[in-house]
Amino acid sequence: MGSRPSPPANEDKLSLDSFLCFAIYSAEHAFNQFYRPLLDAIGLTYPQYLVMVALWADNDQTVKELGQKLLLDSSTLTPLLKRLETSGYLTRTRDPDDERQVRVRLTPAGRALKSRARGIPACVQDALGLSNDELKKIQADVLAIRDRLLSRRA
Amino acid sequence: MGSRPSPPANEDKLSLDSFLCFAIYSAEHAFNQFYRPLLDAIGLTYPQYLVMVALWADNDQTVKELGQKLLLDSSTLTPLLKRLETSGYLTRTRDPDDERQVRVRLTPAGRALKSRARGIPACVQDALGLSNDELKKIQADVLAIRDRLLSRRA
DNA sequence: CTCATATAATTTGTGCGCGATTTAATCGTT
DNA sequence: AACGATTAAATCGCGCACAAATTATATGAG
Repeated sequence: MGSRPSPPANEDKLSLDSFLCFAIYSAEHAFNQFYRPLLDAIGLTYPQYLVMVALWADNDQTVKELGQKLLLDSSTLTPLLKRLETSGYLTRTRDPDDERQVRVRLTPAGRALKSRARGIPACVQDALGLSNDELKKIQADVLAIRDRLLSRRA
Repeated sequence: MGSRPSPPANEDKLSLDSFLCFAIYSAEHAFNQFYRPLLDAIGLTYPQYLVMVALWADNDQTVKELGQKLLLDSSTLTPLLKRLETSGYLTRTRDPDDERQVRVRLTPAGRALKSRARGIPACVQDALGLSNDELKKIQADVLAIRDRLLSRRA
């Protein structure tokens, strides 16, 4: 018949499609690209937006606290925060009680940005077109994966 | 009583924890960090590894084809491929039939790397500790989200 | 055949992300 | 008080990611 010889039992052709990590990797880029035009309009990059979300929830945090929430190192945050400072959205001042720490605080412009960004989550929700329950389920699954990976690092 | 005035009905304190995008964002970093020591051992970065996976599955692809599979632009791929070429894992040659295209092909060293990387997926699977069915389900969910986002870009 | 258009890859500039190192302040022990 | 250890940020170097512009080749309409 027309059937070719069967492929090797130990299928060697594992494509990217079989990698969960690639799904996450490319979904991350897709979020970035989806947010870009929305954030361009208010002068933020995607990582900057996440920092602002953290500050809108809790103003006046140290670099370390922000790093713990965002899972980012100070070597990533310091320059990013400097750019947000240059943009006029926050101030960075050494804590007089512990000069090692830098306290990050929203400016009025930074606080005002919150309302300009108010519509963004709805845009995303809209694009995803998923119920809240589905969303929460997937989010929990992804967070569980993240935390497994972090806890098993070499 | 001891109760404070109830919080505003429209809860303004949406934290990062409620953002699906942050789950994906931080999971992406977690994968990167988990892979790092494994890939350091064979001289690859994480994006380079994904490119090699694509080439192990299908050798001899153009930059454009790789870009379509990885969802990456040539301006990202060109320098990355040059680094892999410098590492001796692949060659980049203009297609004589269409000089606009560059064909990317594995060297013997690049092909040999496949066996050295064979154990990596099992490491990840192991760390995740999920059944194949769970894994496939989550992967499908994430891919669906990715594709929704890409199809609704501005 | 010619010239406008389209396509593939490269280059350039900016901003992440992180390992490794450095600087400066604080803490702990003596 | 003194000094080694710890901690918080910042700095440096490298690689990714992508928009925008550039270069070079191919295609197609007249």
